[in-house]
Amino acid sequence: MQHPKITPAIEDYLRAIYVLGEEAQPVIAARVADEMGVSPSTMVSTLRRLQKEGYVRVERRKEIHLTAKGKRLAEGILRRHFLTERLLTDVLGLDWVKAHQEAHRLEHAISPEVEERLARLLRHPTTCPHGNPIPGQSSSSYRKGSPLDRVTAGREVALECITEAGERDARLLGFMQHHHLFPGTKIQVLDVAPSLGIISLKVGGNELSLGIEAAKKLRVY
Amino acid sequence: MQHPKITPAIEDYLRAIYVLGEEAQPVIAARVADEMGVSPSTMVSTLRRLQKEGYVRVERRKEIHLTAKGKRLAEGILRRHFLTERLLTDVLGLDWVKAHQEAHRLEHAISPEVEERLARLLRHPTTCPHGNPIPGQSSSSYRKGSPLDRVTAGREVALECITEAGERDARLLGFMQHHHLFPGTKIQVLDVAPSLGIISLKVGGNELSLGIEAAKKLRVY
DNA sequence: TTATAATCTTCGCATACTCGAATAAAAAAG
DNA sequence: CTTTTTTATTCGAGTATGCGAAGATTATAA
Repeated sequence: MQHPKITPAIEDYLRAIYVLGEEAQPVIAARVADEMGVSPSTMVSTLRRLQKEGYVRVERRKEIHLTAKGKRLAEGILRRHFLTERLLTDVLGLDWVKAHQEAHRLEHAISPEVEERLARLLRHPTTCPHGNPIPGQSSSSYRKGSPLDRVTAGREVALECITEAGERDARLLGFMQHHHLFPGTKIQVLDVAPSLGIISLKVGGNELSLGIEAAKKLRVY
Repeated sequence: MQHPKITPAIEDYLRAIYVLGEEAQPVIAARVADEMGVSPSTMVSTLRRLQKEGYVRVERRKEIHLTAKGKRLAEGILRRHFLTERLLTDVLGLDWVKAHQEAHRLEHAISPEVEERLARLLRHPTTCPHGNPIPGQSSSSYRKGSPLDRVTAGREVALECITEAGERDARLLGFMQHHHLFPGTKIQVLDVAPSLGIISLKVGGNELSLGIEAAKKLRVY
């Protein structure tokens, strides 16, 4: 242990790299850059710092991989993020969109002790309000559902989660909340038309349609 | 309104200036500097920024005064700080020392909406766990007690609060907690010996003594 | 394979925040 | 009114974080 002066910025980058890694596809600098909304040049220098501190390795084909250390950190941040979201929604009654945004700031200010007590207060939730599994201890027995855009028309499924990618999209989050699309909600898939870029659903008696890009950010089973 | 990009650092300085201002004595840069633990040169440049943004004015005799804008901000931070402390102690069960430290980080990440909901959840507390009045709305009808070092020997008093100055002193905070000296606790003042720099007290059957400097950081009535 | 698009890199620059050393100015003590 | 102490200031420096312009590289498509 040398000088672990972890800044909020570093935490944000690690988190971004981690969640991008979850969604398959090689993680390259350009992806992280738009995820974070920074310029390519910023990305280069940040990546240098990240490597120097031993958080990531850049491998053949410029793929960015978290080291064990980086991964440990990223999971901690995500865990605090999700616990904070639960606090904000379950205890303070914030809506999804705001909860996500606020948690994004609060997650950097939570110590291990508070994290611990938060988990206890919330009775050790296993997912965030959007259905994503909270990293850490007991979440190993977790099987992923499939992206909504892969479901065959006619099936009835239940919403598992709005992925991290979806959480970052405030409009999608707002849409989901507005239409009462919560984890567990039953969805009938009426039609999948990739050519049109649209999926038609029936939820609680109402029909609605969703862009294919949005559907990719939802998982069902 | 131009570009109010308020950073945590700026918030910390404003808060420091505000609380120093509460304890009488003119607020000069040197005071703020040791309060914040920064060098004099840092203080000069920070003060320049603070002035440029219209948060403070430096008046004759180098006295630092918050502008209306600066004061408004400082009170908001303090309010969030105290509400966070209450959350940490009352809901999460942290001890005083930790609650203060954690709140110091969390206070920068709390939005007006969360502040609002926090206040409601905690049923609009009027003081922080250490007895200090929470700035904002209803706290106008508040009368200050006197510093413990001014009390005449023999009197019985009740602890009103550990002032902000005291809150910053982790040892004092730990001492208070250890001896169950909470706001409201009855204290018998046995002896005040400024020459020795010591005050003798009796609290719940136990005698204990306190340095005069520490006593200044406590208020009673 | 060549043209096009995507990606990465370097360079110079800017701001926020911090330090220490040296010095100047002001206040307090004598 | 000096001397001493406290305060304030300037200067040069460094780290973290960000940008844009211009150029180099690599991947994809034609």
